[in-house]
Amino acid sequence: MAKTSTQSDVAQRAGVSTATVSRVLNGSNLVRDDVRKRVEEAMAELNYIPDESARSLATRKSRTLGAIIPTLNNAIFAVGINALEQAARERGYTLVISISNYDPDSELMLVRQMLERGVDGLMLVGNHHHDEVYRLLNASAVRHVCGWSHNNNAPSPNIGFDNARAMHAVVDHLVDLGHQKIGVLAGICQNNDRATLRLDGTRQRLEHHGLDLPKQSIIQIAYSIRAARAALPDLLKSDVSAVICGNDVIAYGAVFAAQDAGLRISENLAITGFDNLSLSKELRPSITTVNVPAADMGSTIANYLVDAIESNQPVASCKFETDLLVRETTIGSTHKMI
Amino acid sequence: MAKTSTQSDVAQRAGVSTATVSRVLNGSNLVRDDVRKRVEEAMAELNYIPDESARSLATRKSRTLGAIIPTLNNAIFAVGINALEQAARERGYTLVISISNYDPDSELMLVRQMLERGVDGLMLVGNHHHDEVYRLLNASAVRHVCGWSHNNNAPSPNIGFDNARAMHAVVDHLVDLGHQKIGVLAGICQNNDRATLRLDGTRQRLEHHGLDLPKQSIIQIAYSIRAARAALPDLLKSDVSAVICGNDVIAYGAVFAAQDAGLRISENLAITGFDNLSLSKELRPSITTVNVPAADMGSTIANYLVDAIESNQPVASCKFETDLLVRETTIGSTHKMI
DNA sequence: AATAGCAATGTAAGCGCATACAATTCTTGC
DNA sequence: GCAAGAATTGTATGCGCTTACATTGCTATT
Repeated sequence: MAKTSTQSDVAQRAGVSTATVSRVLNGSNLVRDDVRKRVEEAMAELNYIPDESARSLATRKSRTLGAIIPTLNNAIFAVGINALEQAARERGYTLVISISNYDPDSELMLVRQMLERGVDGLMLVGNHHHDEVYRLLNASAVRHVCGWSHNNNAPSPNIGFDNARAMHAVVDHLVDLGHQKIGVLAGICQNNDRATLRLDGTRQRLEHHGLDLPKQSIIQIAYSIRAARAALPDLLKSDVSAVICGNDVIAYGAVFAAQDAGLRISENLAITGFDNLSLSKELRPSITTVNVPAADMGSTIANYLVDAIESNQPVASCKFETDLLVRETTIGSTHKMI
Repeated sequence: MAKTSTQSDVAQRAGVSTATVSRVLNGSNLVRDDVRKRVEEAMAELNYIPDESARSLATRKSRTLGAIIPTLNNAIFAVGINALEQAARERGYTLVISISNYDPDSELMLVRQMLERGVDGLMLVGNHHHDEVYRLLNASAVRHVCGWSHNNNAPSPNIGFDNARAMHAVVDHLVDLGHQKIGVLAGICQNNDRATLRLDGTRQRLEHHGLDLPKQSIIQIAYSIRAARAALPDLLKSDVSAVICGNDVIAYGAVFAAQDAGLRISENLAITGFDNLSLSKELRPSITTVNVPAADMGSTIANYLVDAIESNQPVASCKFETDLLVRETTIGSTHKMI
């Protein structure tokens, strides 16, 4: 950390007390204009930079928000965090991030670090966390919220969407189109409530339509094109006419694999994604997918956290709606596909 | 911030002084084992969580790294930051990020905030910054490094690659294939030295081959598929046989636009990208592109920054090599394209 | 058995800031 | 021109921690 001038240097230079300097710094309105001006000049001349840690120690607030996410190598988290940071800063808060790599034990360690660091508010992703995480958070009085999921009986405030419910529209759409044998390329469900709920929601809705989802019609894979591309042939063995993918990246892999196999997409095989990445609209065939308001969610998380911190109340929950975007991978197109 | 137990609570409970508690906390080896154990028990019983801001204030170190990036909505930055965070944490440092939205004035404000916050090290992207940024940084003695670019006469240490030089291989490849009229879909160069250098490098290398790059063969656009798709037709008016794109996302847009126009990619129109996003290999046609070691760069930035902080020396620079990956958008393929 | 020498622990002084409270200066009404 | 009150500024304490230095307890050497 740099050796810089301190408040008392400024005070001395401006011929006032440190209290007055502090008041100028914090925009108190009980400083006479000429004095304020003098202090501000002294600050500028000395290149004075206030010390946040001293300030945090004195005020017991850090004006810092923490976010612990599984990865940034996923566009949806990256976009959400981008929006979260912007909104946080507009409110005068700084963002600290950490990556858990989808590991609950790592996440616990990170939560502890965030608490040490003294964040005023903390965001986690999803509702599946180590018990100790909940214990720590509840004991600490640091505001927290779980994003990307919404569940009325979640143990923590939620700002997100209903991952299970989101799949209903997808299933309904495919069933409407006459599909009876439907397979799933799910994300890896272990320790991931979003992936789990999407699979559960799919199964539930299929049952609601009187359709079965046999074990061999479900494959769990990493969120990567390569993994999806490799997995599709296995799924095709169970003779499905439609594949529901855990997200858009998986859907891309499925599309490429289907093309490799010489299938006509939507005619021979319908494919759906999740997230509505910007590519999904542009690709040919364009991807039928579920739109998720990642940026909105991110900024809402920041704003609700700050609201909660400043009003000294628990974070308000917020449910976002998702919507199905029907595109070429399910309803065919005029474009020729291999 | 939470009201938690303090070091002196622990000291009292364990029947020792706060100094001993502090020593246990910092792993000093001059505490007797039985005393250490007693203190650790007291910590656990009281759910003691050390206060980082007090610690920072006392030690004059924050064990925090800052990163100011243009956006997270770009996979390459997201991946780099992901790696940076992981490496930083392995070294015991926390990452604070801020988004500048490619705006130098915002960036200046963020640098100032980072300095207030007391980061021990700071990463910026590229070598184009507000003069005041350099002044502040040099005055502050906070270690800093500029990533994603490498230039021997840069005013700051650099950990990145030579954006201009990287284009030489692209141009050489296209010229080798016989292309004479080459167009460029560049990123927006204003305030972006990476985009500028890629364009400059392209022009230089074309000249080296005796080829001209007329104004109407260059279009600057945002890094988005949509913008690229919209811009390609304009470029085609100048009758180019190859298009060099500022990054892979732009290349995707160009590919889609070419397909829309009924062109045979690589035969009628060659296209190149930059970044080697994971999609680029999978897409048909696959994208000829420049591979950038984003994750390596991110972790190197973290490690070099921490090295510099802990050794009290300037950050060492590091030059990464890029390499051309020749794929279907330039050398044709057995796949049929529309 | 006395003591030098070291190991383990305690004491106390800040780190830079905010803020309660005290002291001072300025208004205003008369 | 004076007092009461408002406006402004100063004084001094403490936030929770680290650490230089002082002190105590122990071991080993003679």
